[in-house]
Amino acid sequence: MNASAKPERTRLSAEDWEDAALKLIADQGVGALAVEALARQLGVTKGSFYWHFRTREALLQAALERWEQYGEKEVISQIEAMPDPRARLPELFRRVAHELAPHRVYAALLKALDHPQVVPVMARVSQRRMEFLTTIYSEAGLVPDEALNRARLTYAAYVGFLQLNFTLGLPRISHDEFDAYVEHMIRTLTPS
Amino acid sequence: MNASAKPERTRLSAEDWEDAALKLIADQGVGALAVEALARQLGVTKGSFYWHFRTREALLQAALERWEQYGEKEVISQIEAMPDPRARLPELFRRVAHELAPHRVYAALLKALDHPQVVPVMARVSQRRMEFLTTIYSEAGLVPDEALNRARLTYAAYVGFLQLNFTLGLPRISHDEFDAYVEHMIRTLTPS
DNA sequence: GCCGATCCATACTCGACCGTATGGTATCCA
DNA sequence: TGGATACCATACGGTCGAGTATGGATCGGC
Repeated sequence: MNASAKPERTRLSAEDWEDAALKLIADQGVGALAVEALARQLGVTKGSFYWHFRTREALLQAALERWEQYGEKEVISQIEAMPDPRARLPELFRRVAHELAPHRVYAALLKALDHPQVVPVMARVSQRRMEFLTTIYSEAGLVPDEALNRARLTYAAYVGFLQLNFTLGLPRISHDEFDAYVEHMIRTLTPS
Repeated sequence: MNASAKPERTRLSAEDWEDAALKLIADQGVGALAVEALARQLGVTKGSFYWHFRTREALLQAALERWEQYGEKEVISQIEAMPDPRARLPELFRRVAHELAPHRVYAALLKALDHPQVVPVMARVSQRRMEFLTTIYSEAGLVPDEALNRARLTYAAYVGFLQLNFTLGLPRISHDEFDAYVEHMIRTLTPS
């Protein structure tokens, strides 16, 4: 889009590179993370990059750690603050379903699971989210085994949906149809 | 594994290259599909490759079409042959769950959804499978809307499971635990 | 207003991989 | 059995992107 149409005259920091890297990853995947391309996008050259980072690998590492930090703390804390445990699941589903941007990096990293650097990050993030889901299901009344398996199922459905509708463009589901799908999901995955 | 430990003295055909390509894709992903690497693995050189195929792109295309052909016809026809519609879903779930190999290429292609050549193939395959699931759910008693959404949910759970447990190595689930998960999945996704 | 540190540009090297050119060897068949 | 065809090796050219070397510009503190 904007090749070099940014009037930023300030000099760059490592964080600027990391943010740009995350944006590029979200847009075109980890494989598209090339330093010269990033430099062009930022309006500078490689010379700048190799002052801030020792290697391309280091940038990827820093960007991933930065992304992991940003985290999903707000959502988790807000859901946990809800008084009625049974009301948490539908609320969580609806919130997650109606945010698009936060899932774009996750979806991109999902496609880079062959890359050694992203595996541990994704393992940690996915594990944390699944544990959160498990406790929510427990508090909603499921016995531990059921809660764990239901959390696995729910999170798998989330991940699969990202792949099928985000990345792949299966018969582009409409907005109303999507809402109906979310409600159907709530009905079948939430303990009655 | 077997670098060049194959005593094959016969000459190669285009199908041999396609099969080797699919095996390599299943093992290391589409990105690892390089002609010189493949040639080494087959015990020949590039000279052979460029006699059978005009370009690397052509090989990938042929391999994808070959994979799409192999298909899942056996499973589908066998499931459709079952007399009791309500018994089809559990059987389908259990069969799919206990085969590993057939899903490896699909899982690898899932991670290559940014590649223009694999998108249409995956779109067709996924679409066919989802339509199959939808009719099964219809025959099991769900009204059309419910059947479609349940199929979406089920297939998303399948795709997500591949990513989370196949590619990513989330806390390596045990065999018994996996069986319990499958049964849980049958209970919650199958119309009672 | 000078100087050291910070930030960036330019110009290279190097390796990986695609594709081409061309000649060699095996195989089949008239 | 000899030649056409199918299959393969060797060697080369070209591109793309990572990383290096080095000098220039800019900024902050004194």
